[in-house]
Amino acid sequence: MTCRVRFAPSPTGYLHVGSARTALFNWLHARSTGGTYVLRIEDTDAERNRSELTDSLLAELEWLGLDWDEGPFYQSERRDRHREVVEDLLVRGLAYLCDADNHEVAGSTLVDGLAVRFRMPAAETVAFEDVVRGEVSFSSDDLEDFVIWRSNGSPMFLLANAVDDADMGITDAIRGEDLLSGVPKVLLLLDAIGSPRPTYAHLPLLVNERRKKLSKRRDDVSIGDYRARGYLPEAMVNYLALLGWGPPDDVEVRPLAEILELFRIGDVNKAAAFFDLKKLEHVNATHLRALERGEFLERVAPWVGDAAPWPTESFDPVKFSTMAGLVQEKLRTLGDMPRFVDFLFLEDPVDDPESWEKAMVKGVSAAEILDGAALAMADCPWEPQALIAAVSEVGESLGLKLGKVQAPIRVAVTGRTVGPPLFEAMAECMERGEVLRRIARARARL
RNA sequence: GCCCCCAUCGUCCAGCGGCCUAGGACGCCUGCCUUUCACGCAGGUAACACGGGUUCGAAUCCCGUUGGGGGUGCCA
Repeated sequence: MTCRVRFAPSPTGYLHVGSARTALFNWLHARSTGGTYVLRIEDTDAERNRSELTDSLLAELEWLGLDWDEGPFYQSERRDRHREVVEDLLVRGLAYLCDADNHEVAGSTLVDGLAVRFRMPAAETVAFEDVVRGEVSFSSDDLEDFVIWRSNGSPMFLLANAVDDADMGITDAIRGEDLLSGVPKVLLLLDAIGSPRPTYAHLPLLVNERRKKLSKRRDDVSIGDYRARGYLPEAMVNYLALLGWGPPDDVEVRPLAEILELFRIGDVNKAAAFFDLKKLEHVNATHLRALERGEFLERVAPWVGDAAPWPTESFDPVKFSTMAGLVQEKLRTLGDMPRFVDFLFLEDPVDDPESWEKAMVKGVSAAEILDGAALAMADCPWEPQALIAAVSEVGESLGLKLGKVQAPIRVAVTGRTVGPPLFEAMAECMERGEVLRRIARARARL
């Protein structure tokens, strides 16, 4: 039998990294087993029933490449069906009306202003086999009668969730562990309406450095923010797959298509996983480096366009693409690009105090180096090897190796100690006059 | 409080009773390469929470302790 899974987010206006991981695992499970992946928006709460809140959610899922087969279905549009189930439960005495003080009110039909609670059976053990956790069981005695229908005439999450899973023929419910303790209630509900129970798989939570569930207040949880900072969707999805799961061959950085081949929902871990930005950066940098030149240029384009820290009109795409090849392997995110090339498009290089301190103040013989370089570079051929030779000569006369001599020149020309290969950048993308002007400018500031 | 879940290097993942003197990755440190940074290469650092069992044999199974987390709404 082929499976049917669903990703059922509540619209919050953005896609949470934890939700993205859940969506990914559902997608992987469906795609690797030939199943069907359903998208359902759980917006039973009126507050969340606003289209702009779901638009970004869908856009981010698409960005990640997690396409769905059916939906999106909106829970808010299924209210009549939910009402029908609640009324049936009421008639059968499995649920009862209750007022704001939680007092039972007699009656077997819905009444405006009254909520409905599911009647918890006594002394019943509710057990199920979780695909990642094994057997989990609860006693109904520890559970309260819970609200399934609000006094304002809308269904509660647990009811809508159970009914929709049943109606949509969901066979595998894959979701976060924070929903684990709600399972017995859903199971009882499912039993009450005579629907088969789906198989559950509760994924370990994603936590922060303090081992707490990722929260939007303290942590960077929005997929959209990572996107804006220059993370690639393939890297994001790759890293997310590594939280709670690992490939059997230990090859961690790889395309989604390969992960799809190796993924087994039953291999997922039970323990919570720390969302490690350092590792995400590593995965991203690796994917970035693997991009072909043309592809890379297309992907960074947004970061060197209107949002870039230089006047749009001074941008030179030819210089940029020449330089891009030299810095592609140095980036961790696409967002790193501007600071590697800004010196080419700014009137004067940025003034990075730390770099200045390091190369001009603490560095040895900055003045002599700049003077010597200005002289040597004034008439040598304008090509990398000639520049290296000229500068090396200056260095020799001062007893310094190339690595040391280039530092003040780099800071004078680019503003920073970190950047693309200096001599290539100067020879291929800058005019002699401009380079000399910047060296003189820096010399004057010493 | 009550219920549920979890527990291998700082972090993520491997290990599913003997192949473990516990493996890989990120991070960190050292060296090499070197026009900075990065990449690459060669090394290094570092873990089975604790206590009882079961077994010829336990990181692997069971129980307890401790620690951590989640849930406990007319939110989802």
